[in-house]
Amino acid sequence: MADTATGLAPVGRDTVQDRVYSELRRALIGGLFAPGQVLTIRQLADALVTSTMPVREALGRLITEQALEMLPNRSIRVPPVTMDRIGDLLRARILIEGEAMALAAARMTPHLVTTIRAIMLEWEEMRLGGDPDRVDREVTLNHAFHFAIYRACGSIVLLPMIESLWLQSGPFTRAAIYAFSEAGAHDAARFHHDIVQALEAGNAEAARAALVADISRPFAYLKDKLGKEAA
Amino acid sequence: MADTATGLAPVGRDTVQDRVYSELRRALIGGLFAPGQVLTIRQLADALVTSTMPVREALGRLITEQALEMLPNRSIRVPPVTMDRIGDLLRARILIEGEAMALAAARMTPHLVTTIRAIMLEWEEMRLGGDPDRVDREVTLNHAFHFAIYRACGSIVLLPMIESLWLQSGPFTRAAIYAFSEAGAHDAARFHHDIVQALEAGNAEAARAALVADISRPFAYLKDKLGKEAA
DNA sequence: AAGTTTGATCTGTGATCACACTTGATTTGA
DNA sequence: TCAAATCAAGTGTGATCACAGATCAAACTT
Repeated sequence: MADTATGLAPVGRDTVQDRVYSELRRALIGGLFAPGQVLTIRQLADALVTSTMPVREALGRLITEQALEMLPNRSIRVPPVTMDRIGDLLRARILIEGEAMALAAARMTPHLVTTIRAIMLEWEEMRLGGDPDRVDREVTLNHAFHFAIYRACGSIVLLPMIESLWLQSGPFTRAAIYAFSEAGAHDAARFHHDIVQALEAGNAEAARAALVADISRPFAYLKDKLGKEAA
Repeated sequence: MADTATGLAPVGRDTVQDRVYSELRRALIGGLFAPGQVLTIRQLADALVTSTMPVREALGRLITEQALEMLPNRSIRVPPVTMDRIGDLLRARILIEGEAMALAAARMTPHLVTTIRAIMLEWEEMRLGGDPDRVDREVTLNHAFHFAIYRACGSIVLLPMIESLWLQSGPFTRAAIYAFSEAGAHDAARFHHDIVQALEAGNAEAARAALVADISRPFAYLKDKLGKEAA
């Protein structure tokens, strides 16, 4: 084979369905869809410029991940925000992401710490420059930061579960990010610093505590906001 | 509306895809598919007497749940058993099912305890009579016992994750069930008794400990067996 | 004028077909 | 005899069509 000699990289074969799935995931995590919004297959197929087939299979997968839900009418929508669901999701995230964080702390290497710190610094740098699509990049970098850590936890079972949790949290944490981008950004930066510091020291419980503080922040805000609206 | 007056139950409209999905889940949890076995869409469609369409969508959903995996060839197979995967799965199950169990213990009612105990007793009764398809019913009742508890935990986020864990564990715990049905059945019965007793007392940590003992048993057996085969 | 019916339109579901790719046996060549 | 090329069967993927149920508004009936 001349492949290696010519330095050709494997091209891979990624299907339309995969691209649709990734795109919908990105939109969901980034909060591009509003809680309660109804999604139709044909409308999405038009928007993504494909046929209905890849879209319906991607939607089906997202439904099994609890990222979307199917109504009795067989309509598909992104799950609405409820007080119960907020508490439920936060508890699950603390349990599972906390464990992944603690596992990662025990398996840290200097090289990994460097990579993770680089993502954190990129996030801070971005925050200072007044990007027009700042929120989008904030979401992307926050995702990259956390998953660089989680991937190091050594569990291929926990990882997809965490992804499912992020898909479920995405639609209604965006509002919190908006609100906190002025006031609470310092908190976020501090918590991320705490996480990196704890990881570097190999202190699993400190890393877990810092993570809990980090992910509790937007949930607490949402809960508070929802409580005021109800009153 | 006369519906409520006549006592008519909602009939529901379940699709072919749902039935295929349920059937494949049942087969997976029951261990009807061997680890490493390759599944083809057309073959399953023939076996289930439908077209390929519902099968491929059901398989896609099972892949996102990690119950099946797709090879680079785009072939679909049930994941093979590896030492790493066994440990990874057990750790995740202890973490998540343990938490669900502890939550359920805090929310127990006498009525729920009665229901759960009834399932346990049915399991023991079945074990005494020499059913020909004893293993199948053992799997079914064990599943019913655990999920009657988990459903009481009050978390609609954790439940699908536990189902995913069972789907992943199913294919290679059947071997363990066979081996233990003579020797270790007493252990299983004892652990289930311990669980019910702890639930009745509302003792969350005792319930968690008994559960850990229960689900660790077949995994430890498998690990031991795999270790001997390697040597 | 209020309620009911009817009709058009839009929804997801499932079947069928065409296509590209993989795989394994067969045939061809040296 | 062995290796390479070739052919055939089988695979998942995606597009298109037909269909049943849901939805909503206009027309009709009372």
